[in-house]
Amino acid sequence: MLDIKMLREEQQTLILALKNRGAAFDLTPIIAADAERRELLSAIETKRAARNGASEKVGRLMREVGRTKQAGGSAAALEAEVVALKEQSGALGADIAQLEDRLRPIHEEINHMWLMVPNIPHESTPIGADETDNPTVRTWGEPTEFDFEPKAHWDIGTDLKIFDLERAAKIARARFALYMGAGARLERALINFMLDTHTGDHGYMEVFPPVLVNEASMTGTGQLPKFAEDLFKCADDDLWLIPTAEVPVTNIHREEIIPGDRLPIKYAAYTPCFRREAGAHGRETRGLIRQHQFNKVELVKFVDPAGSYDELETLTNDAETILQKLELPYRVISLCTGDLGFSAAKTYDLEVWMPSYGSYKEISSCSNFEDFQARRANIRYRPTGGKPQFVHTLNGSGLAIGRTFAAILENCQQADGSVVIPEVLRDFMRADKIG
RNA sequence: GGAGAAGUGGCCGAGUCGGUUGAAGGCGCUCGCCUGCUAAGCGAGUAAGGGGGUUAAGCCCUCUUCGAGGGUUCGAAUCCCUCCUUCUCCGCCA
Repeated sequence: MLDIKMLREEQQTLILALKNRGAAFDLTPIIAADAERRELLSAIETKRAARNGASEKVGRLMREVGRTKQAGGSAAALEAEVVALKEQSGALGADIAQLEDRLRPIHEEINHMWLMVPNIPHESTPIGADETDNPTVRTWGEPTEFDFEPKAHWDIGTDLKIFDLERAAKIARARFALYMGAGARLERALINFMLDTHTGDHGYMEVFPPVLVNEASMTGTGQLPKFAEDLFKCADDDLWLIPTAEVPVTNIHREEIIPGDRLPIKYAAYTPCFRREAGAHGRETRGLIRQHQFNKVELVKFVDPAGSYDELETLTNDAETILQKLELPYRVISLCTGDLGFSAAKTYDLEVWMPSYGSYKEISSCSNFEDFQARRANIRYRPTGGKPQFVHTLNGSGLAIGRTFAAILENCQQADGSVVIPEVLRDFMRADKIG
């Protein structure tokens, strides 16, 4: 959520930002509603002030009446005044109630519309229409070469019997995975390796949050109200399954004021993630790339606004480190305005080389949300001796486990069908190859 | 799941036969004074958010908020209802 003041004070910036995003958004109704809201608010406040004054006076007179009677005097005049005042402030109360009835729907309407307005892209976010306009920032390693016909990861996995998608579909439904044997172990090794690296080398605190969250949390990070159809919901309990650890971890500090000297706060969390992938049918249906449930290690930062773009660079580097240590070729792209996520001001995607696709495939998304999430979730910090201000929040995958798993199978496969385990995982795996 | 108790400002903690209590007192913190260091002492200040006015920074007016929402009333931290959370006891359970 943006500062509603932008609507009045920086309207041109807002209009340009929406245009760059390719978001057809008519601000006129919000602007009109906002003007009406402030007008009503002002009228209500004036009447409230009058009523408060009258009520306060009633209080004073009542005490005076008490004193007068106690002293044996007649308080008839005072009592008459009290009656008149009560009548007067009663009438004011009725006016206020009427105005409030008019204000309520307007307020809700503004709120509803405003929550649908996406973040303003940062000036360094390239302007473009869609993913074909995303520039490559840097490339690491070269696409893997094979002197045999490489297999896709779903065939490698099936042949090695390390995961079973058919039985997973029997247990749950399509697009769930059942990992077995060395596959289950590789999944766990990746989780441990990533968490150990981020907590040990990069200074993140490990957290393990709930994976079911309430509506306030989903709204705080921007999944609701706009993206409800992408989420699994436990309707009976009014809880939602998290699509990413970003949701519970960012909400750790919802409605809080963080002491300034505690920033930056850096969390690393492993969680399963759940996505309905509505509207994605037919795309990447084979293998582990697009699942309803997948594991992910997520990095989340709460930082001082002044340094948030430096923090985005280090966050991205922290995620890249994982790929480098696994010796998986990848590139970093900068999402252009037309491809940028709803809440983000700037995003780098890490894309790993996938031989079966013959291209790079997203494996991490690192974003700076500036104060967009912080304002929604009311996460602030107190600068030393200053007023509370919104923090900037950032997060990025560090990394998606299932896609890393797939990338290892495809990039590290051998002519004999086995898969060589990357050096850094061997202690975790207690093996140097599968098959 | 059953029974009982409680939810007040950064923290602790007063405050119910409703009326200058946005909230005593203490701690903490900030500024100043004092003490040749330290500790102690003295004085002042110290919640957040919204709207409006004004300014060079400042400041001024006003509304809202005492777990959340609703109700009663001229007026509610104080009364009523619903919900949430925490604690104690019982039950159940990995």
